[in-house]
Amino acid sequence: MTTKEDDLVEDRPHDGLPRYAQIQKILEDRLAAGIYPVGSLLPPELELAVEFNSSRTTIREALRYLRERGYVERRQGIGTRVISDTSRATFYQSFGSLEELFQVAVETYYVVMDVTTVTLDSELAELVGGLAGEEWILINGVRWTEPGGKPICYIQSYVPKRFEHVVAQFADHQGPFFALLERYSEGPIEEAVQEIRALPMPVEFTRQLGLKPGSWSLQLLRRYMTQSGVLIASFNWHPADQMAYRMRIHRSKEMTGE
Amino acid sequence: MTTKEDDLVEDRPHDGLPRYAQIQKILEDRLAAGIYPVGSLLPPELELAVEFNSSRTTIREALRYLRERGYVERRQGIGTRVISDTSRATFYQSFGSLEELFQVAVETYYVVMDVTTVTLDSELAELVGGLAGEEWILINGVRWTEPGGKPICYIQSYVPKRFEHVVAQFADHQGPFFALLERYSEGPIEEAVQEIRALPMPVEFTRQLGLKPGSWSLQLLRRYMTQSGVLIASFNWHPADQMAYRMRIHRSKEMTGE
DNA sequence: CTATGGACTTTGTCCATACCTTTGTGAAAA
DNA sequence: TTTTCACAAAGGTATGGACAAAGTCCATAG
Repeated sequence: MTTKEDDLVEDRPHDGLPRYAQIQKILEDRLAAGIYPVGSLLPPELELAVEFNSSRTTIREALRYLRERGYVERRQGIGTRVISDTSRATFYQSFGSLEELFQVAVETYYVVMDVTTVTLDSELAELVGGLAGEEWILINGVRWTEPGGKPICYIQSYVPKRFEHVVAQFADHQGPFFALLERYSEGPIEEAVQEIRALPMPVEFTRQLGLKPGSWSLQLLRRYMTQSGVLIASFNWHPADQMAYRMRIHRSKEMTGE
Repeated sequence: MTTKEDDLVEDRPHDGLPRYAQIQKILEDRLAAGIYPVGSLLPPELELAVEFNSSRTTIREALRYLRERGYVERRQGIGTRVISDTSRATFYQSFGSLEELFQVAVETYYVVMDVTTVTLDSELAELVGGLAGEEWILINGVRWTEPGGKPICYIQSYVPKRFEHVVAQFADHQGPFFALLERYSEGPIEEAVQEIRALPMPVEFTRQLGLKPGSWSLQLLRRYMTQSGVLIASFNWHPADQMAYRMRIHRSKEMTGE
């Protein structure tokens, strides 16, 4: 019985489980106990590796599960941040890039999209971080229960006009979702606000846009986002989660009404 | 430009992506192209590692994504089996606890349920880990596209009789889904077996049952589950995903047919 | 004919290590 | 004051090896 064993066995029976699962459970317990409060950072991997007398690989495996369950969020250069103490997950949806967003649209048929141009009014400009009077691209997305089903939620995403070629580039080879849009575009979708999370992926995005990849501070990211709008549908800074931006989501009344 | 580079770039611009992502995309392409047909086994990890001139770790990372997307299923001692060629994603549903399951039933109207009592025959006893002749509670659940929609899948869940009060407790304040069940219970639901994932959430569950909250090893959890039945609808250990249990799901023909 | 026990294959787990990329910070330069 | 740069911290990617566990297959014993 080494110190490590004491750590793992302790007052609870973790026997028989692989190491990473034991560690995952311990961390999970700590989350539930409030030892790692929401918003705080977990100890870095190396530190945990020392504590649990395991390799970084094992720690990462444990943290992977915590992330997949929505407990924590990990960010290169920052750390592992607690985003939820229990499983009461908000409706999470991560789009890393325009490409990914379109990918979802095309592959799953769960999101149907339309692209138009709008002129920002003052309120909208404030919201998206643009200038009133500017022309932006508005991407309307609708999530469907199934290919022939009913709309569940409605997503609005804004992109500066200067990135039109990017939108067009991906919109070109789509096809299917436009057809779907055509079929179901009539009839207004009533609103009931919900929130959805979109995680920015600056690196992929810069690469995708052909910009020079470089270092991004959060400040820089925010400024770049509001000034140049590389991120889609990123409206408000979410203070509780340093890495997330809020999107406005409108849920169809048909979901609850009918 | 080494040989490896030729392998990866080929006719497709996968540059800039990490190695495992490139490999994942290539494998994904092969799945779409039918090179690895549904039901067949992918080459073993070591073989792929040689082919892509990478380490087994990298290959596993690529395969992990394929598994998470529902393309393949992995089993120790067998291999990596193709279970879906393109976007025909597996239907995943996580239920953390009885409460959560009922919550889904009541709030979303996606699951409609009925509770009866059955006597285990030998086969069933083997399946749920009980004794033949024992009386268990059978929960029949149906997932709907929407409140007035069509049934998608049919779920059977078994709980030992001794936990009847737990079931009753939640079944009491339901209402709507029983009404729905009544409306749609006639007419048999034809079967097309599908699998669904149920993640156990031991902490919430113990709390819910008034037991001492603590960590649960998977073995203990499984034993407790089969002997005491705290978890519903958890039948088989899913080796590919250490934290998941399989449920047996029967998909209605109406989904694909009609 | 059954079943029992190995040999073999394949994935699961775990380790130690190395280097890269991103991010934050602060000092230095403009 | 603002920008630029260097550095440290932390997670991301990748290698290579080792052993464990699970399943398949087959020869052999009963």
